[in-house]
Amino acid sequence: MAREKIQIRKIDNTTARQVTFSKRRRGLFKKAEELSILCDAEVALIVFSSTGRLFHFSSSSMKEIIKRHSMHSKNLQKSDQPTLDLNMEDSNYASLSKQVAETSLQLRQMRGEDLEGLTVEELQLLEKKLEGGLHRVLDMKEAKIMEQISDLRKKGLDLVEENTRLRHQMLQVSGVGINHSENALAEDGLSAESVMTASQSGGSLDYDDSSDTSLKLGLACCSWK
Amino acid sequence: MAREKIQIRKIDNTTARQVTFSKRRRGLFKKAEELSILCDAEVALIVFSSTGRLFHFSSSSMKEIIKRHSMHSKNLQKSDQPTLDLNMEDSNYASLSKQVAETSLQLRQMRGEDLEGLTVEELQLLEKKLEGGLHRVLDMKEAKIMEQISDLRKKGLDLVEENTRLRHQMLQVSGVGINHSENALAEDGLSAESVMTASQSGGSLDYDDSSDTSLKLGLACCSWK
DNA sequence: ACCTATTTATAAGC
DNA sequence: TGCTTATAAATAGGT
Repeated sequence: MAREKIQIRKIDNTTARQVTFSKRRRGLFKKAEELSILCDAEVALIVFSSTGRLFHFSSSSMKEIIKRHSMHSKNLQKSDQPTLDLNMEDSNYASLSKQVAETSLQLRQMRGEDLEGLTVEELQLLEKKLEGGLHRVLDMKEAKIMEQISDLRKKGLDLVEENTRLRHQMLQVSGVGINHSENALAEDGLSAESVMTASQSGGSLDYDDSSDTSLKLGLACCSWK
Repeated sequence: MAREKIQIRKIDNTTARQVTFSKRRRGLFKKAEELSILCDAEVALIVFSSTGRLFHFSSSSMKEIIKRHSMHSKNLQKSDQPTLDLNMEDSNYASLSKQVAETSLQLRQMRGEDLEGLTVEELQLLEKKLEGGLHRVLDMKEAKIMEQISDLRKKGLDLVEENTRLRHQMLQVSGVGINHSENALAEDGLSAESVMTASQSGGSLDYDDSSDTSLKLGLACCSWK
C-alpha cells in the first residue's frame, strides 16, 4: 500500500520479507487492539514468524478466549468418542455462552450503555430497577455507617474509661499531694461527655486515629441520607 | 481513518459500534491473511463480538497454532501430560461458569441484592455506578420521548390539514348556498391554530388516540427531566 | 450496501 | 531497525 502496489504472494527476498513482516505485524496488532477497544470485542491474535518467533495479543485472557473458541468450534469436529458427555457439554457451553452475552448486556444497560435499542417502556423499567437498586444500596450504606459510628462511639467510651482509670492510677502513683497533676488532668484529653457530643452531632470528627479509617471514608460522602 | 479522526475508546452508539465492528473485522482478517501469505507466517486470529458471535482465521490448523503457542507460554506452567485439549476444555467451561457467576452477582448487586458483604467504600462505588446509569437512562428516555412528541405533533398537523381539506370538500359537495353548514363548520372541531398551540405549549394533550399509547406511558412518569 | 473525504498503513529507498 | 515520502488501503460519517 505504498509507492507501488504489490501482489499478495510470498515475498521471495528474505530480507524484504522480514522487513515487511515487522511493519505489517505492528499494523496488524494495532488494528486488533483497536477493534477490541472500539467494539468491545474479545480478540486473540497469535503470530509465528517464519523464523519461529512468537508474537501474540489478546484483549483479555488468551486462555479464556482460546477455550471459548474451542467450545464453539468443537461442534463440527471429527471427534472420536464424543461419548455424549462432550456433546452435552457443548450444548451446555453454548447456552452458557449465550447467558454470558445476555447477562453482560443487562449489566451494560444498567450502567447506561447500549440503550439505543430500548423502547420508552423498557427504559422506564430500567429506571425503576436502578432507582430500587440505588435505594437499597443507600439503605445498606447508611446501616453500615451507623454501625461503624456506634462501634467507634463505643470504642471512644472504652478509651475514655480507660483513660480515666489510668489517670487515677497515675494520681495514686504520683502521690496525692501534688496539685500540678490535677491541673494536667483537667486540661488534657476529652471528657466522656464531650466525646459523646462530638460523635452525635455529626460534626467533623478529627480523631487522628490511624487504626480505623473506614468511618472517615464513609463520611467523606456528603449525601448518604 | 476517514471523514473524521476518532478516538480509540468504546463506541457508545450500539448501531455505530456494530457497523464499525463489521468493517474493521473484515479489514483485520484481510490483513491477517495477507501477513501470513506475504511473510510466510503462521497466523491465528479469534474474535468474539460483544453479542457472542465467533469469527476466526488461521493460516494453517488453528489447533496446531494454539498448541504451539501454549508450548511457548507454557514454560512457566505445570506442563506434563495434561493433554492440553481436555484440560483446556474443562477449565474453559469452569471459567465460563465462573464468569456467569461473577457477572450475575454484579447484576444482583446493582439491583440492591447481596449487599451484605460489601464495605462502605464498595457501596459507594456501586452508588456512583447506579447514579451514572440512572442518569444515562433518563437522558435516553427523554430523548426518545421528545422524538415521539415531535412525531405526534407532526401527525397532528397532518391530520388537521386533512381535516381542513375534507371540510372544503364537504362545503363543495353540500353546495355553497346553504348557510347552515357554514355555521356547523365554525363551531365544530379545532382550527389548525388551536391544535398547534396545545401541542407546542406542552400542556395536557388529550387526544383520545387509542392507536398509540406510548406517549401516554412515557409521560406517565413525573420526573423525566 | 454504496459513496468519498480523510486518515492510516505501508513499499521503497536510505 | 528507524526515518521519509509517495501512494495504496482502510474507513468514518452519510445516504
